[in-house]
Parts: sequence; C-alpha cells; structure tokens
Amino acid sequence: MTGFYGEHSKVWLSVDCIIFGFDEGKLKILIGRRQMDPGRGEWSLYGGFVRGDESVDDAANRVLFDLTGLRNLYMRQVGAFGNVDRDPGERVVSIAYYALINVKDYDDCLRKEHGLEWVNFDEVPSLYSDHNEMIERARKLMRQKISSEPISFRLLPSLFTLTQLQKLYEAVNGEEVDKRNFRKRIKDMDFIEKTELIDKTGSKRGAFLYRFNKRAYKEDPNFKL
Amino acid sequence: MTGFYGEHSKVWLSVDCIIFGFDEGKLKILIGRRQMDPGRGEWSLYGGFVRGDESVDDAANRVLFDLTGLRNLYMRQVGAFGNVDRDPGERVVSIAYYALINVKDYDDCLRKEHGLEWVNFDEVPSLYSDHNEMIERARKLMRQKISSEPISFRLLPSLFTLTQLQKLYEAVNGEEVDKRNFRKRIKDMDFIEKTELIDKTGSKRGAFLYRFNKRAYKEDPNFKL
DNA sequence: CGGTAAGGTGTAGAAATTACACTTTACCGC
DNA sequence: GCGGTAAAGTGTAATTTCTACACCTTACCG
Repeated sequence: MTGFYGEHSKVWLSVDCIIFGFDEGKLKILIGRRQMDPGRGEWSLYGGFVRGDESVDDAANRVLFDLTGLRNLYMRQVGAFGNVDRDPGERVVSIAYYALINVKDYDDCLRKEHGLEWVNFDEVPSLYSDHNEMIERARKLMRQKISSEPISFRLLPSLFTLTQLQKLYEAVNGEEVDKRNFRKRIKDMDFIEKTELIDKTGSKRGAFLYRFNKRAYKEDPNFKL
Repeated sequence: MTGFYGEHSKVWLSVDCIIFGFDEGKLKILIGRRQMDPGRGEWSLYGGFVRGDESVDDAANRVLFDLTGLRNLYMRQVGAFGNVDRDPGERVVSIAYYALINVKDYDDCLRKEHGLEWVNFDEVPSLYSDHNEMIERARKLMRQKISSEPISFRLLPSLFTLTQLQKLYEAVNGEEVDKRNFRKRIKDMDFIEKTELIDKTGSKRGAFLYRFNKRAYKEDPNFKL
C-alpha cells in the first residue's frame, strides 16, 4: 500500500523451467550449457524472459512450448528467486516452474537443437547461479504433489505397467516400497484401469498395461500413493 | 538460456504480505484501505516495492518490520502473481508472503497508524486486484505447514494453554477435534512442555500453561498435529 | 452453598499400515 | 526340448494408528 511507481524499482523478470522426466527407472531433468553471458558454458536450466504482454504463467508456457513443442504440460510454480546478485550481470528476478513430461513424447531432435541433456536428478552437476536451489525446491514440491494427486501419469506413457509406476514412485521418494502393498493401493483406485494389453519389453513373461482414466478420477478423486 | 537483457521486459516488483494472527478463537489477517491510486480506498493487503539493493525476501522483511516493528517473524513465500493486468495502472508483478504474528506482540497504535484492521479470515471482504487469490493460496500453504512443523507457536503467546492451542488448530483447519485425542498427541511431543504456571483468564478453574521448547524440538523434531 | 463453565483424564473398537515368500510365465541358450 | 532366469503376480496376519466416546474436578460467582 505504501510505495510508489518509480523507475528505480524495475527489474528484469525471467522464468526458469525444471523439466522432470522418468526413464530407465530414474528421475531426470533437462539441463543444458548456457549460451549467453554471463555464465556462458555453465550447466543451466532452460529459461527465458517475461515479455510485457504476457503473464508470468504464460511466459513459462511459452518457454516450455518453445522447448518441447508440447502444449498442456503439467506445470506448477516453484517460486520467485530474487537475490540481488543472483545474476552476475544485471538484476534479474526469476520465477521457477517445474513441468512433467513423458520422455517419449519429447522429440529428441528438438532436444539436441536446444543443446539439452537428460541427467539423473541425483547426479545433477553444479548449475549456474541459484539453479541448484531451484531444482531442490521443485523436487520437494513435486514429491508432495505426486503422492496426493494423480500427476505421476504425466511422466509415463499413457499405457504403463504397475512395475513402471512403482519404480517411478521409488525414484521420486528415494525409497523402495513393497510390491504387494503398492499394488493393493492401486487396486483401491478404480480410475487406474487394467487393460487387456500386455507389455513384453520389460520382461519375458509380459505385464499387463494400465491406464489412468481421468473421467473416472473426477467422479471419485481419491488419490493416495 | 535464450532471451536477452532488454528494457521492454522490465517490470515493477512488489511484495504483498498476508499477516496471520489468532485472537478470540479466530484466525485473522491484517488488511487496510489502499492509500494510493489505482484502487485507492479498496480493501487491500499491505505491501511495498522491491528496491534495487535488496533481495525479494529482504523487501518482504523490510515491509513486515515497517508494519509491525517486529524482527524474525516466521515468513514464507506464497508465490509470484504475474497477470499482465493485475494492477490496473502499470505492470506490477507481486511476490506474496505470509507471516505469523502473535497478536499481542503487535503494538495497536502502530496498527492504527497504518490504518490496518484485523479481520476474521472467513469474513474477508473483496480485496484489491488478486489479493483474495493470494490469501487463499497463503492459507493452503500455512495449513499444510502448521500440521507438520511447529509454527503454531508463532501465533500464540510464549505461554499458552492446551485449549488455546487446540482452538488454533480448529480455526486453521476449519473443523473441531476431540479434546482427549488432541491432548494425547501433545503428550507425545516432549518439546511441548507443561509449566507450573496457571492461566486464570480463560476459566474459573484455571489451566496449566505450556511452552514450546525449541532446543528440545531440534533434538527430536517429530511434529504432527 | 448450589450453579456454572472450563479443565482434565482412559479405554476399546475400527481402520490403516506393514512385513513377509512363493508360484507363474515365457524367453533364452545350450 | 529342457533347464535356467528374470520379472509378474498374488494373500494373510501382526502391528500401529486413529477414532469414538463420558464423567469427574475445580474455583469462581451470585
């Protein structure tokens, strides 16, 4: 309520994206070598500046689309990072977002064009500026959400096996869970539907493929894993 | 990583504070009449602009101190609010913070000087711009935190009765809890210490006063309410 | 000195969570 | 074609946690 509109308080605003993927039983994020000064060449999250004619959320969506060619990704704000010297050049305040994508949906050429790499979340190198802090906070938030809302399916193909789903939870939470207890909980959620299809890539025997039924979830949104 | 430093992407940055208090068995927040254009006269959160030489967190702390005269308040970021037209005048992106204070610690003269009022959380009027959204998100976050971390004591005097503590939880969660079950959970937490002091203001009989022992909590940080 | 209003206390049933081990299946290599 | 292998799939009992529930105590007040 106090304050004033004055040039001296203007800042550049950017968004930075923590893009989670899940592959080969590991939680991954997308990082690349920074292609601008300051910090050129350092490992970094992918980001962009907020334009004058778009909301901060829109900016994040734009940056994500630019990067992945995908719309309607699951995306949530992590928060604002606003230390004075967080950008060695100018004052830039950044709003971090995390997003979930199915690695298979992401065109690998596009990834290479942007010079990005999937790296295991727990082998992330030292990143530019405060980006390590951002990813830590993103992971905490994602971990909370993934156990109370059905967002895990955003990290998997639309058809998945229970073993895949379980490994995903184990990767995110960093601890193993009992197979039978896990599957018991799955059975309680009718919106996780067993199909007649079988995946043979993961085992000789083959495993039933399951599917998340969004409509059924909306009617009885009781998710807990 | 893409992007550029360009004047057209600069914005004003402000902080807005959701200040929670607890009094007479109700959860309250501080709001006032906006004293500047645009929106002069509307109910509003208390806020301020981020200066060039301070971090966003520092700005929130400064604004809180300016308002309350208190340091080291419990404060957490709610998030960035960045719709293009959220401020009817200029483009202003705001970072919301919530803080917890013990109403008794807050000098009432200071409150009046700033033209602020304590209002019951569930009777908050329509506020300026997106401030209602901010307080809703703040409450969700606070509610989560208060059940897993010992921050409730920030809303109470350093000596409090179990009934006070229980009423606080009931107010925040919006549902009543069983007295015996509540007290059972308290007994499990050794860092909530019974003193020999008795409060006679709340009842004829008098109730024992309790105290939060921070040091003991650190040794065994198991909080759950 | 009786009424009143808040403080304080324990137990039993229900529900949720955890621990735990063996059989099935299909492919692969010999 | 047969044994080895590696993942899929399945149920029960013990423990723990959560929930429901009612009565006596105390000190002030009129």
